[in-house]
Amino acid sequence: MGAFLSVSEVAGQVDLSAHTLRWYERLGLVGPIGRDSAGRRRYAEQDVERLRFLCKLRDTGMPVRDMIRYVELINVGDTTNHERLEILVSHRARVVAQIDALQKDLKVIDWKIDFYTEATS
Amino acid sequence: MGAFLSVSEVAGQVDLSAHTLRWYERLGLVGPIGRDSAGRRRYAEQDVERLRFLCKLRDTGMPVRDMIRYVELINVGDTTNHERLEILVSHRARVVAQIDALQKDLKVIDWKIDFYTEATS
DNA sequence: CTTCCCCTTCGAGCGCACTCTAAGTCAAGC
DNA sequence: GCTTGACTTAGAGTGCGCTCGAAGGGGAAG
Repeated sequence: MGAFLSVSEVAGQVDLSAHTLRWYERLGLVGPIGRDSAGRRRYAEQDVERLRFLCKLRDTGMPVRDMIRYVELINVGDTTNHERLEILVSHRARVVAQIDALQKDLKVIDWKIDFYTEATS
Repeated sequence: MGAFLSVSEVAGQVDLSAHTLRWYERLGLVGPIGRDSAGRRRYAEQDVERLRFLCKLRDTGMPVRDMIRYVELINVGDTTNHERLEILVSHRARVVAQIDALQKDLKVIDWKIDFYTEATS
């Protein structure tokens, strides 16, 4: 029950392929990830937690370049907390706008569904 | 005050560029659009209405190939109302799931914002 | 010792949805 | 009549986020 996971084990836990996990590391989104004696990646729990949060940013539509910026700030250290907060707050606003737009669009789709339901019945 | 609009006038009314409007026509998503004596597109109000609804489908994440399928059914005629309804109902479910996922992700982002707000204060 | 499988790097390739280019047409304004 | 500018076409190009391929390494099971 080691605390370290291989790339495919991490892929099984977060919604990313092993290929994508390696690519994220190349981009600097995570890591540098520790290696075992054979050079294989050994993800620590904090790496997996980072990835889980990055997935939330990705799933809510944050571009990869903005995720990179966010992680760069983490790597600089605690002095960047304020800028990280700003990034998240402005991203939050975009997510709220996105939800709002989807709810409006859903109303139009529902209206169309009603139309076809009546036409079909 | 003609009822017909040029490609750039339509681009001003729906959220699509003139280039994209011509591309949508090539894909069969709209049209065939009428032409004036010089061969320029003249969009009728029903064309614009079709485009507005297609934008709702696109904005809610429907792939272009599915929009093409939907429009093909419209072109076949009234006998396809049931299948069109099915497409919209299953798409509706995807949109609801999408909103739900965004709301869950938003909670995590809010939690992180709270963390940074406390760390920064 | 051989087989098998997962791992490594790094660059190329892909699918999507546009987005733009080139070469040419047409009508209106000066 | 010439210029300007919006339009036409078909096809090539772009940006994003992966996704895959090739070539090779290492270790554990039989």
